[in-house]
Parts: sequence; structure tokens; C-alpha cells
Amino acid sequence: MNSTGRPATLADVAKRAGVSVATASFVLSGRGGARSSGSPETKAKVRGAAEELGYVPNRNARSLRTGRSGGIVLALGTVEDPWGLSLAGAVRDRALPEDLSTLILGDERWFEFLSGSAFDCSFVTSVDVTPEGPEQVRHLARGQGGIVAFSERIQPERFDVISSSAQPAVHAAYRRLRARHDSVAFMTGRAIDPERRPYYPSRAHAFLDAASEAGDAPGDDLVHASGTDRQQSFEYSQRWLEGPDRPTAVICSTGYLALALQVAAMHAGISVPDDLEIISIGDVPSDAQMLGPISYYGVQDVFARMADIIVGRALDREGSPGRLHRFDWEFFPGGTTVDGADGA
Amino acid sequence: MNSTGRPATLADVAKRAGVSVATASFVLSGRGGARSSGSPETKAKVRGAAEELGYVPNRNARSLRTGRSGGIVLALGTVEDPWGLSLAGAVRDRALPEDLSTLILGDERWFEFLSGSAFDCSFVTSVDVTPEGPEQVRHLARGQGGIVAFSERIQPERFDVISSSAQPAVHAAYRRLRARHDSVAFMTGRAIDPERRPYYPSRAHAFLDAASEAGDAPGDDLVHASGTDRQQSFEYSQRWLEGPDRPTAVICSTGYLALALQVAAMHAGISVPDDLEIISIGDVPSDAQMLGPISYYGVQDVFARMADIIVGRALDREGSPGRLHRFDWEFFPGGTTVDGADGA
DNA sequence: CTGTTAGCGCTTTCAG
DNA sequence: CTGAAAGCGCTAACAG
Repeated sequence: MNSTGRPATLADVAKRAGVSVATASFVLSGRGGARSSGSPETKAKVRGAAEELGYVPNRNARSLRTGRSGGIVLALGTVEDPWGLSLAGAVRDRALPEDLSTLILGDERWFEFLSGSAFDCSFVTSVDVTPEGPEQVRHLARGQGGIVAFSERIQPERFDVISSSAQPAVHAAYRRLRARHDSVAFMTGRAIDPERRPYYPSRAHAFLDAASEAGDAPGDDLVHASGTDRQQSFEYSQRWLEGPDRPTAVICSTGYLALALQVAAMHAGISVPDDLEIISIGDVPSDAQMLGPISYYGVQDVFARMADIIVGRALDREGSPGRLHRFDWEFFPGGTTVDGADGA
Repeated sequence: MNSTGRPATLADVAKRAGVSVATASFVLSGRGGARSSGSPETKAKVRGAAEELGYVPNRNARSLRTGRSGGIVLALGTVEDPWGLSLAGAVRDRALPEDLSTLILGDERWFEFLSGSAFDCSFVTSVDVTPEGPEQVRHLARGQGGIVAFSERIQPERFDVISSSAQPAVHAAYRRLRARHDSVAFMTGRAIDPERRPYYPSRAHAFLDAASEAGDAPGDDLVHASGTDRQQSFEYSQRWLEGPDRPTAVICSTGYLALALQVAAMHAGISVPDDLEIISIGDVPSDAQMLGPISYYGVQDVFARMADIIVGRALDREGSPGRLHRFDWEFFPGGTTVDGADGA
């Protein structure tokens, strides 16, 4: 490994090996290990020179030329959400053997960032939170890399779409708990904000629909906004459980809320599931659970399936016209409900 | 926004605006908004054409030319660690106003990935886990972008180094608790593995040193490996707290272990801090705490300080010879120790 | 103030 | 089987 000056270029390697740039390129990047790559002797010389110089191909130049970058980028909107991290882990595990790097975009300006780049595949989650989301995705699809969009309101075109609505799950959870309780409450992080409302019905909306569909009263007071961080949720849960309108059945809009509620119940001496049943919409990462599994609605093998789609797109050069992948939610019974594994 | 064909190139824009490529480039990328950019009329034409065509510069081409990419990449080694995510959040907040994107590299092949690329700044955490780490960092530093390395065994050269050893903190924590207890235990995730040992002393090693320095017995049995995920840690804590050698003072090697222990203590009816004192090495993200603040040793404003260094490097074109940033750990009293805010 | 020109480092025909 | 040359899209000198 040479230790002076700027990084070695292919031309440097070629010169040192006494061959032309083209040959060097052929040996190093073309099917080097496989068939028909050059005379064994030349190969050795080139390889040796590259090694000595610590040569490493400039990815910008290569991408510029080929239109591919050897990378997958996950535009998750936010980095704080553990859901995205689980996905990232699954993608990484599948991408690594294919020699694809996995990157997470940490900010929310996915459109600006992705427009300029040429990744093998870009995955976009926050299509549905702005009005222009779908249009932007279509625009990106004109570029070179593959696109996978996580959305409930866009049709596949030259990109794949993963559609995974929690709405049926919320309805099912409501029916399931309502069958055993006079009243079912809903716990969410942030109150419904009519201003910055996403362009699809939120889980809280689904809950309200489910309640009125079941013939229950307006139910606005059944929606509890507990705050976004865990301490807030925990303290809210404590007050709630020790207050006058203590619930006996709660649907939590995320796994972490369910976790906070579960711990608060233990703290308050309330027995779960006997005196309080909890269902989470979306699973709780197993390594975050402390008091045993929480009953939840979720998608079987979500991360593995999504990772397959994303990596598949990345590997698919010039391909498929775009598929719609619809994910269905099922009930996974845990220790926070009384029921066994029978369906909704 | 044009909706057909491949992405518009600068040449397309120039042609449509009736100017040359150079002029278009000048207007669009050179100090467009600021002074001396071209005649108002041309500017308008070019801007208009770009708008109509939905032009967006190809970042690969630009980077190839300029050697800068408009991005910061954080090579965290793993995505699962919340520490890295907090850092990512802090970096993103500072980078966004400067028009820098923040990326997280999701896999552990940082060297391979970074060698090929030209980011404005790369941050590498796992320098100390392999023997060749430092050499690789030096090699990267020959490239175009800035580098910030998180390491306790490398000297700054043409890159910055952040050195933040937990060792003194472990010693201080030991002394602090030992002053009030006959025996102080240590809780860690993974047992000390002499095989794949990192190339620096681990926190568990520091604990053993601290014990023998205080004149205490070997203490190997004071090190408790509780497993890596939270459920395991929680269950381990439960067994431990309800078993025969129940501790009265514990140092936890990470914040999440302290959290599990705290919850387990509550569960077992053990009063914290009266019957059990807990000190965490490293802080617990505030949004993960449920039972109130945990006493810990940590670095004041770690994430903000690190983010400043990283973004600073990214903005610093052709610059500083490399600085060593040494981070000192302090005690932050919370609800899991009996002491107030007095020093160690 | 705008246009011409020369590359950045790489891959890829196309000849030899 | 190897070399010469073109060009990906963009920017930065230098002319005009």
C-alpha cells in the first residue's frame, strides 16, 4: 500500500504494470475472476500493481460511466424510528453478499438528495406525507436506479410499490377487544393534527371509524395522546391507569407505546391481561421487550420481505415494469391479551 | 416538470435556454443567487429552462469534477446502536442548514466503501476493533474528503481524532460506589471474549483494574454478563436480584443495561437507590427512560460537540492539519444513586 | 458577460 | 489478447 500523495488512479496502475488503461480496467473490473479476462501473466502484473499502490476505483467515475453505484439507499425520513433500523438490518444482511452497500439517509429531503444520485435502488418511505410525494417519485423513476416506494396512494409505474395499510388491523383489533369489553381505548403519541395531516387516514382515524362502525359513541375521548417520548408515555400511562377512567382494553398505535403501558401497568399493580388487555399495532422489536411478548397486529416477516424486494430491485438491471406488493396484517397473540392463536 | 425520457442534462437546459453549457452551469451552480452571476435576463432564461425540464444536476458528475459531494457519511459499524442514532440526529441538524446531506453507512465495511467515494466528511467509529484500523484511516485521509476518526489509539494526521475513553469514568464510578458499599458489581452485555477482543481495553477490563487498584479481591465473579438483548438483560437482572448474591451497587457498562436493571428492581420491589445503587457508563437517551433519570458518567453535550467537529471538517476545504479532541467524562447524578452533584 | 475547450477517472466499443 | 480513443455530465480555465 503506497503511502504518499493522492489516491492511485487506474492510469497509475496501468503505467506501473506496463499495460494500457483499458487492459487494467478489464482485468480489475470486468469479469476478472471468471472467464476470458486476459492472459494469466498480465492479470498477475495488474493485480500486483494495484495491490502495491493501494488502488481503489473511484466510485464517482465508475457510476458516472455505468449509471450504477453499488449502493442501496433507504430514505426513512427519520433516523429515530426503530422500524427503519430493523429494516436497514435486514437489507444489509441481504445486500452485503451481493456487494452492495446499504446507506440510510438521515434527513427528510429525500427528493433533493435522490434526484442527483444514481443508486442501484432507493427506498422511500415518506411518499404519503406531502401532496407532491407521488409526483416526485415518478420523477425519480426517470433516473437510472431502481425505486421502491412505501405508499398507500401511488400506483407502480416503473418502480415497485409496497402497500401496507394498518387500517384493517385497527378495525380487527377493535372488534377483537370490543367482544370482551364495554369500552376500548386508543393510545397514540401525537394528537390528531388537522394541519400537518398526512395524505392518508392515520391510525387514530381508523380507530374512530372502527368505533362508529361497531355502533359505539363518538369516542373522541377514547383517543389518548400520550406524548412522543417514552418517559412522557410512561407517565401518561401511570396517571391514566391510576385515574378515574382507567381502561380495561387499549389499542396502542405503536409498539413502544404498548411497552410503556405494559411497564406502567406492572408498576401500578394491574394484572395484564386479566385486568388490562393491550394490543399493539405494529410489532415491538424483540430486543426492546422486557416483560415478555406483547400481542400485536403486524405483517409476517415484514423486514425480510421488504428487504427482498429492495435488494431485488437493486440487482434487476433494466427490468420489471413495476409491481405492487400488498402486505396483509395478521394478529400475533402475546402475553397481553387473553386469547390464543385463533383468528379475528 | 417534464415527464418523459431520461433525466434532463445540463446540455438540454442550455440548448433550451439558447445559451452554452458553461453559462448554464455558471448560473445554476456558481454563486447563482449572489453577486456577479450573469445578466438578469440570461439568468431568468436558464432558470426557467431548468425548471421546465425538471433539471437536477448529476451528483456523480459534479463530484467527479469537484472532488466534493455535498454529503457527510457516518460509518457507525452497526445501525442497531442508539448511540449512533443520537449522533446522526445531531449531525443532521447542523448539516442541513449548510446543505449537506447526512448518510449512515449500515454495514461494517467502512474502509471498502469510503475508499471509493468522495464525501465532504466521513466519520469512522470502529477504528479500534481491528488491527489494521489506523492504517486504513491514514489511507483514507489521502483521499479528497475530510475524515474524523473515533479512536483511542490513533494520532491525528491529516484528519481529526476524537478520543473519549470511558476508563477513568469506570474507575471513578467504582470509587464512588465502593465508598458506600462493601462490594460493587459490574454488569455488561457480552462476556469478555479473549478471541475477538478489540484492540483497546474494554470497560469490563477497566472495572477489574479499578477493583484491584482499590485493593479488592480478584473480582472476576463480580462481572455479570447478562446477554445482549433487552429481554435477556431484564431476565438476568430479575434472577440476580432475587437470588442469593443480590448486589447493592452496580455499574452498568451501557445505559440500556441500567434501564433493564432499574425496571427489574422495581419489579422485584427493591428500592432504588436505597437498597440498590446503579451507575451507568454512558447516558441513556432521554426518550428511552421510563422510571426517571439514571445516574451516569458521560460527556457533556457529546453529540453536539461531535457534530460540530464533523460538520466543521466537512465545511473546511483544504484545511487544518488535524486536531485531537479529547472528551472528558463527568458524573451526572440521577435518581439511582444517593449522592447529590458533588464530585468523584 | 458568454462561449470554447479541456479534462475529472472510469468503462467500452472498435481496431490491431 | 491488448491498445487507442470516445465519452458519461459537469466545472473551471481561458478566450473572445
